[in-house]
Amino acid sequence: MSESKYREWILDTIDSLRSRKARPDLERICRMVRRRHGSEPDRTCAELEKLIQEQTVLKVNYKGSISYRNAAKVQRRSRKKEDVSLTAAARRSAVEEASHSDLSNGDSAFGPADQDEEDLEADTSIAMDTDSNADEEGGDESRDGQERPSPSHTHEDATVHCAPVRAVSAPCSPSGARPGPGCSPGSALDCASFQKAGERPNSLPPSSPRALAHNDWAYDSAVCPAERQHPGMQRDKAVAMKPAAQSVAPAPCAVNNVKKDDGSKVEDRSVSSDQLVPDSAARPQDETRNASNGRSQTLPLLSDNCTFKKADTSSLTATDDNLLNGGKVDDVSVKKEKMSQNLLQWTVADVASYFSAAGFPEQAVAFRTQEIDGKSLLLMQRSDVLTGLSIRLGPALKIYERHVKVLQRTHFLECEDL
DNA sequence: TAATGCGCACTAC
DNA sequence: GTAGTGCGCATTA
Repeated sequence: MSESKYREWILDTIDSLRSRKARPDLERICRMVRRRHGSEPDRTCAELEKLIQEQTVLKVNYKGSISYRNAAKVQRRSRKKEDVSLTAAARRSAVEEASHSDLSNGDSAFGPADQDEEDLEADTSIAMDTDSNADEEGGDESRDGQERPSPSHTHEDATVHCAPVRAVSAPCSPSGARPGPGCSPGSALDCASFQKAGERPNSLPPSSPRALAHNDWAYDSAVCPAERQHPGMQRDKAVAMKPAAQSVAPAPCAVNNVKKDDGSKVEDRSVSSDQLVPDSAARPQDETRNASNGRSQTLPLLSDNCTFKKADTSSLTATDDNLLNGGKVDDVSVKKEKMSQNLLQWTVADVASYFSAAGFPEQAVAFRTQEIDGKSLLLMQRSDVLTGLSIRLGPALKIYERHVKVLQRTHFLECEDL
């Protein structure tokens, strides 16, 4: 049921683990949720995965193991540097969001990295390290793990299992012989425990569509390059892209289907892929995405109204026409109008999805955090975007110039016509 | 036995 | 020096 409920549970759990100074890893999260709420690990994993896609939860590779972060509370640290320039904004946001939320992504790890490659770089670093030691993946809990799964770590073993998640949680394990795709509850643990055991899960292969899509894959890729190529990813992308390409045309909801559990939840996987996983691996794709269809493809993901998709695309196109549709200006304008109308109805989730889809997943979190819905978006001024969201200047400028401004302009032009 | 608390070392800034 | 993170061990339920 309520995903919101799960969201609370999971976020709570993550917070709880953090306060306890325990690594909020999949296993612990599942265990705690089960203990507290009786939820099946599988389900928890699935929900967690969704949250990751929504960027409500960030999956990070920290010290060689995977951890999950409450996106709202993360990101303050690493970003500080950059924030400096945006301090005011940061502060603001901080106040708002229970304080710790600075959208800026903090942990490098988390960094829902979007397009900022540089950051990624940094962010990635962590992951990379780990990755480099890919092996350790398994080592997870212990730092020793890094060197080698110390024998001692066998404990924890299992307990949690989650097939689905596995993909998510389980970063691939190069060698790991994992129960494969099946990873049913029983075998389960592996999924989670993989980390501990020191063996690495190679969950990837099974590549559950979703899982792959997200961070995981990215993460995975980092961890095990070999796997990274895995089809899953490509597939996802392909999927996403197609629609995108067609987005202009009639193929609106297709993408959504992929991931829409509920309206609110829709998130594009494409985004997810970058999300946390700053991997270098991921990066290229991002770039690709952005460069070419990126936007168009992603945009279509918008939740509820299929119209958005088109609209969005169009909006983008307005700015980047050249890139996208060589000549469907007319259509575009029409769509734009639709879009703008809808804009007033966009929910916070829609807005966040829009920006995620537009290639700014990290910044999308900021919009979500600041509870920017369609109406708010229309009211946003340049300064709001540049400093009020606590996001980096570069992306902020792009967001404002290419999206916010375009959306507003379109909307108001339309109003005038009316 | 599992859950929790927390000192301490690491790391990044 | 500050702050986030989480391992590892002690304590508690």
